[in-house]
Amino acid sequence: MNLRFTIRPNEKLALRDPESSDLGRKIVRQGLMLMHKIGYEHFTFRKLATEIDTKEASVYRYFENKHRFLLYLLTWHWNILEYTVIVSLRNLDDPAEKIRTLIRIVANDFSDWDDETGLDRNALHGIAMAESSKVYLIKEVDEVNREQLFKPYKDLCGRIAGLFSEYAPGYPFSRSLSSTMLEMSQLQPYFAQHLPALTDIGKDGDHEKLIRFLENLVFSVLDNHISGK
Amino acid sequence: MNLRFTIRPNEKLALRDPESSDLGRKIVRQGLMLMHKIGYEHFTFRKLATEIDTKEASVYRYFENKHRFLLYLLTWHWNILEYTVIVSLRNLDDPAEKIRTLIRIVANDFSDWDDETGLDRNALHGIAMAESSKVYLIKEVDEVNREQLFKPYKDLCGRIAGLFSEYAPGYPFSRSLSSTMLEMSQLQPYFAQHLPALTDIGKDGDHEKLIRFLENLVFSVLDNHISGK
DNA sequence: GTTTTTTCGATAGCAAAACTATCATATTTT
DNA sequence: AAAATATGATAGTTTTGCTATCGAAAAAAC
Repeated sequence: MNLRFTIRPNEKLALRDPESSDLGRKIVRQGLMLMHKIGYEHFTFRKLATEIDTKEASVYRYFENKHRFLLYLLTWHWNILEYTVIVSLRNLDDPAEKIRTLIRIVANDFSDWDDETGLDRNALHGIAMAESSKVYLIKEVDEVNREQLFKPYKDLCGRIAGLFSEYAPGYPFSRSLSSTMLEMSQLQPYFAQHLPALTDIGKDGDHEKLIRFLENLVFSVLDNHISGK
Repeated sequence: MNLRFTIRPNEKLALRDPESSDLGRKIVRQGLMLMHKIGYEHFTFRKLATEIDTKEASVYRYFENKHRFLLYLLTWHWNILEYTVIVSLRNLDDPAEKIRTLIRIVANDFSDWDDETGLDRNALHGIAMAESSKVYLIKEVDEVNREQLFKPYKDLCGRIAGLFSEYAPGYPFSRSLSSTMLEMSQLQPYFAQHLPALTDIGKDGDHEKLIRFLENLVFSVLDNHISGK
């Protein structure tokens, strides 16, 4: 499968479009890898600049700070996810099968799909898993939200909630269930890797068990609503 | 209801026991409030020292760094939660009622219980909501885990998983469901406050709806297992 | 009740992080 | 060829995160 992107991250996210220059693309690609390697807290623009043989000031010409940079990366991630969902569900009619497919996508079962972003999909997934909540668990969350910068995540969440409502009309918690599923598709594998007492998912990418957990969770809740109401 | 604590946070967490001196207690109580007010990222020992009219170096005599300090606060939170669970379930026999009670506890419906910790329960809950994941979403997670510092959270999660297994024996994802419920009891209210598109819970502490969501989630999954198997 | 230990205040200092500013030199656009 | 833009090179600021030292005060031990 091949993804073609017309969607671009919000312009406010970067000071200038990193996709418009060699240096910009290098910052994004190598920055992604570096953050994946050393983690958000240890990541600095100075280290990135040294790595790609440029200057700190040059990186600051593209991104205001590392929080914006993380948000930029996650925006790609959310866009890729939503786009994959759209394309994958295009030919499906059965709401149940749509949800099953969707769950495989958020559980990172489609990471071998090609895209033309040139981004390391493995690193992107790692960052989504370990760093994504740092993007909204901040005091400045309301200001950032006012700039519409969480729109891609909210859109994705809303689209999934729509699929839940299609399957189980009138279910009153479709958005909460959607965000729960999205968050847990990241967090449960993280727990599996680092804090196995907090999960039943096995180590090293036990996709199938994660998928079974999420399917069981979602369908139990939705089916219960259908039969109970 | 009154809670009496014999449990104390792991000694490795603090360089010396903050409960053993006036300054130590002040650091914890005021530090809790300050972190709640300005957020983890903006919180520094220097600011705390200024606030309580002492010196930065003195704060460092109690805590290695602010990450350990956060972990210390969350350890209190987890201990209080687990203790509240233990006490509240003591007289209950019905597994379903145990789970319903438990959900009310994690949804912060018991915050008016007295305890003798002298900690601001509202601030503690705020920090658990907004900062708790920062304590394990770090590169050093495995080392911290090796020091057993996540034990209180894992114990709480394990206890809840046990209650789930009691209600629905053989359900294969009791730990994952437990961590899902714990995480969402924090995250959904945060979303309600700051990113309402990601949730169906209403603003300003809509306890009842959060409780209904969590109850519906947990019982749908467990009941489905009972009837399906 | 004074010695001994522990704690804390006061001051200093350092390396790194998180930026901002300036200016000259490339590079691209017009 | 001129004008506009992007980058390199260098420098400098404030804040954070931490360590060291030393004397005074307070607490504990004798």
